[in-house]
Amino acid sequence: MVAVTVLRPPGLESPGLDLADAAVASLTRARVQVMHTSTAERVADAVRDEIVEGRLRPGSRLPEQRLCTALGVSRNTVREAMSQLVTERVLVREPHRGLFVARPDREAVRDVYRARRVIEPASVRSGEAADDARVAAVRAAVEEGRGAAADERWDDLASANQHFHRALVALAGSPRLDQQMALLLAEMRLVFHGMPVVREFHEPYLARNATICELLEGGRRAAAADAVDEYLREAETHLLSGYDPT
Amino acid sequence: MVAVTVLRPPGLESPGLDLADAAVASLTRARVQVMHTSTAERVADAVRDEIVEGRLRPGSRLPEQRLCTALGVSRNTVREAMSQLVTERVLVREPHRGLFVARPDREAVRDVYRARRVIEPASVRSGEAADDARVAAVRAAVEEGRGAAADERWDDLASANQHFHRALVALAGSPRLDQQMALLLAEMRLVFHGMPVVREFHEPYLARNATICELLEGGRRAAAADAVDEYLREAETHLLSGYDPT
DNA sequence: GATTGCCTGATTGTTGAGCAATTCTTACGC
DNA sequence: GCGTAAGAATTGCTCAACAATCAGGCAATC
Repeated sequence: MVAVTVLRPPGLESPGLDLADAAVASLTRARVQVMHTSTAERVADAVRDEIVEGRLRPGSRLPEQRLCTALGVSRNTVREAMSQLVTERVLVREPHRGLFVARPDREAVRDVYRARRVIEPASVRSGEAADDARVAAVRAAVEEGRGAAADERWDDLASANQHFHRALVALAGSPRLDQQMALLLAEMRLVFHGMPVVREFHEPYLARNATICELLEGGRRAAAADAVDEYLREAETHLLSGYDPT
Repeated sequence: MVAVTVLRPPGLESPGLDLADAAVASLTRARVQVMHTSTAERVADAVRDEIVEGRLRPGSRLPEQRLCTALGVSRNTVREAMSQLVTERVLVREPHRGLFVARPDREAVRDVYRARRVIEPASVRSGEAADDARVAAVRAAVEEGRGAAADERWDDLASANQHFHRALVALAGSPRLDQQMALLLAEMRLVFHGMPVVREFHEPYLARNATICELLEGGRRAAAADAVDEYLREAETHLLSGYDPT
């Protein structure tokens, strides 16, 4: 029988790779599946979801006690989860006053776009991990948006647009950048939810997405990067022209 | 007598500015001074400082109880603070096993450099906020490094190098990017502290820093950005060649 | 009439104790 | 030597409590 007695103490990687090591390596990859997510994490996920999906409006107050009863967890756990969301800029904590769903002001919007104009074009330009699969993800986001627009599902169009920009950053192949981009996009969703009318806001950008995607598929990354930069500049002014959170 | 009867309810800015309003406006600027920092925040700052200054080695275990007695705060507060440091990637939490000072592996180093190669050159290239003061900050970091190297204060040289790169990103004028860069640099410090010998590691980059700074001062941002990219590529291979966290 | 001072109620910041679940340790039996 | 079972230690989470702080109302004051 095959010896499986080589399970080493965790946290130590082996210098040589034999079959057993390959087996445990494949298991470590599956660990994320079994990983027991902490209660605080699940609470944070639940509240974050309510917010980015727009069921909790920017500016809303979130009393800790109410969250406890609503979610069935203790106040300490709620506090731990909410602190997480505060660092993600999804919530704002005012000392001794409470937690509020973040309501980004115009300066916040400008700064998010400043950051995006650094990260997105540079990710496209360098494209260190721009393999076929990642370019295909960009294409998929474009088609997803086309379908949503055709059916006039404007919320789905907004989501597709976010997938598009996430796919652009993914071309750099950096999990850390991906995570940062996810934060910026979550903040953008807050901005959209604070606007009276979103609806067809994203529609005019469909054609641009397609153009950028085609440039990418043609391997013209520099041109694509320039197009992304221009895109972001216009989107910022377009958005700011109709954004005024009271 | 001058009427001082115009003090409006807080949170509303007045259209007209008279003397009383000017007085209270000057006070709002001082508000940051009275801001009360929470205990958890101070605990997180203290532990983070211990770690990035190298007094706590990567891989060290941090039992919660010991932190409580050492810092004189309750376990709940410690947990809240440590969760913050986990999201900053300064600590790693292994479920039911405990907290450990993060020990970045080689893949982590590669990813940090991937992210830096996106953010830093792009910040320099666009330089949306590259005013005199921000360029002067770059110059200051170069001189700081020169002084440290001249006196063979290697730790200070490492700090100066971090200031240099932070100043480069600051040229983009985005607080969100600055914060992200601070996280990446904190992770870099962990890498350095996990190495047996740092000492003169940063020394060869002094001349490069100076060159980049001169390009910036001459307004040649594109050339400076290219130099930064090349810098980061070489630094990564240089660092990885001698980095093997057990 | 507007401002101040003070009181009340509600919420937050922080503490302490405690329990179940899990991991680590150690000693035991084979 | 090897696997195993009991025991110790630590974490994840809950509950209850208290001081500090904030919001709002109401009377006293200039």
